[in-house]
Amino acid sequence: MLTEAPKRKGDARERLLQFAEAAVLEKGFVATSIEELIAAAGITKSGFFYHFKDKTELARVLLERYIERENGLFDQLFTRADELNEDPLHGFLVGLKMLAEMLSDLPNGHPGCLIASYCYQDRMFDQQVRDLNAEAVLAWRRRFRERLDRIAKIYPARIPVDFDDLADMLSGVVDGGIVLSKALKDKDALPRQVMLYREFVRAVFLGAERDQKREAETEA
Amino acid sequence: MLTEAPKRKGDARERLLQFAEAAVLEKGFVATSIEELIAAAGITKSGFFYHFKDKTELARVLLERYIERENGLFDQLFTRADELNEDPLHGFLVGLKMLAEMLSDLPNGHPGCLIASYCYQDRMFDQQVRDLNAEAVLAWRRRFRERLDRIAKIYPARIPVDFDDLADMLSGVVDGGIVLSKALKDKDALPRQVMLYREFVRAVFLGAERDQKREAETEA
DNA sequence: TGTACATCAGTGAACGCGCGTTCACTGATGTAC
DNA sequence: TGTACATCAGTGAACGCGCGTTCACTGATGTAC
Repeated sequence: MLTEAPKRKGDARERLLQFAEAAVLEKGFVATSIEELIAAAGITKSGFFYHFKDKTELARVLLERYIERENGLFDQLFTRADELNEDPLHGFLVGLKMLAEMLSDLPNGHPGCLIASYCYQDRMFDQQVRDLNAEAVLAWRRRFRERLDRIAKIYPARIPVDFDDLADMLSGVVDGGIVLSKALKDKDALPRQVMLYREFVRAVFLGAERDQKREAETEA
Repeated sequence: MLTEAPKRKGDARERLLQFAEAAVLEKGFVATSIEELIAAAGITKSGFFYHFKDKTELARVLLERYIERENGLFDQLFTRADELNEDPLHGFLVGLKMLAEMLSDLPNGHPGCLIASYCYQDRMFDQQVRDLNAEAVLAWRRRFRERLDRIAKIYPARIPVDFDDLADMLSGVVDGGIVLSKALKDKDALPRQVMLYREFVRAVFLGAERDQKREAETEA
């Protein structure tokens, strides 16, 4: 056949990882077979075991790659948001809006979170992978907690909340929003949940009654 | 051996379902084998196929049972909360607190949500199961949306939120909280997220600044 | 009360397929001298 | 510049195990007459 896959040599490993990530998010890790990955990547089974010593290694590499990518994305997003805004609160609010917009513009349909996927199959993974998962969630907590502390120095919280919990809530709202999106087959459910979280953060620091002057600043 | 499993006859099907639910929440449906279920239930493989025509039927029955049980539990919980409270807002807030308490007192460790689990493996299920999943989420939305409408008649919302989204957010916060609990191995993460959601609902209808008189009523 | 039949809740043995893994091997490219 | 060797990115064939599923059969209990 001349219509064979292109087989750009050298990037087979990367193709394996790409197909694997998509498959894992749709079916779970256990249901994703090496067979289907090599078929999609255009190599043989032995080729797979050249790149990964076993399926466990695939699981670990997949998660490390995912966490790194996601962290980079969030760094970039909130750095950009802060550049547009001196104030840490307004930077956060702008960042959350940008996050919601990004999520609703995702090209390839419904997103998924590898961390949540692994959580719902965690008996299938070794301690190293589970630790990786926990550390990723804690890193998100630290990231947002630090920001909430900075915000609270300027805007004392008007609603009594624990900042670790409020920081975790963003991870939770995203993961929960993904489940809503998937279950309802409505890709907008996720960005709408992020915008609701944003309203909550706003209310915590600015209060519920909308102040027109502050409003104008924030919406800039 | 005399230390054999009790084999209370007649309830093998129920035992299969119980073991299956626990296993699915820990490993996912695909990774849960018929073999391990019958070993736990103390019957042979043919016995399994007497009760379920195939593994697909197990998936469906498991989900139907889960949804029904969970709906019953929520009906009961919020009915009780309303009996303690005339006001629909305060009934909701009390119900949410009771929910958080129930979740932190769960006897057998970390909970899980079968709907979320199925979402992260949805390519493995047929349309009927996926529809069941979507309908369950919509039922939760309707349930809480109706309550939010009743509340808003008495307490006009002070924060502009879409009530469908706010209703969905409870499902989302629970599912996201479960992921947090599982990833962090901290069973309190989930109830704390529910309490945060409760703060948000309170702020939406009562405002951010705490009114001491209202406070006294609510905390009753 | 006795007998025939039906239903319930399984048993036991066998099946074929797909899975993850191993092992010896290979052709192309890179590096040392 | 030529040759020897090493490394990279795989191939091909075989493996054994566990999985879901089928099929003919069975002993205990329930029901009709």
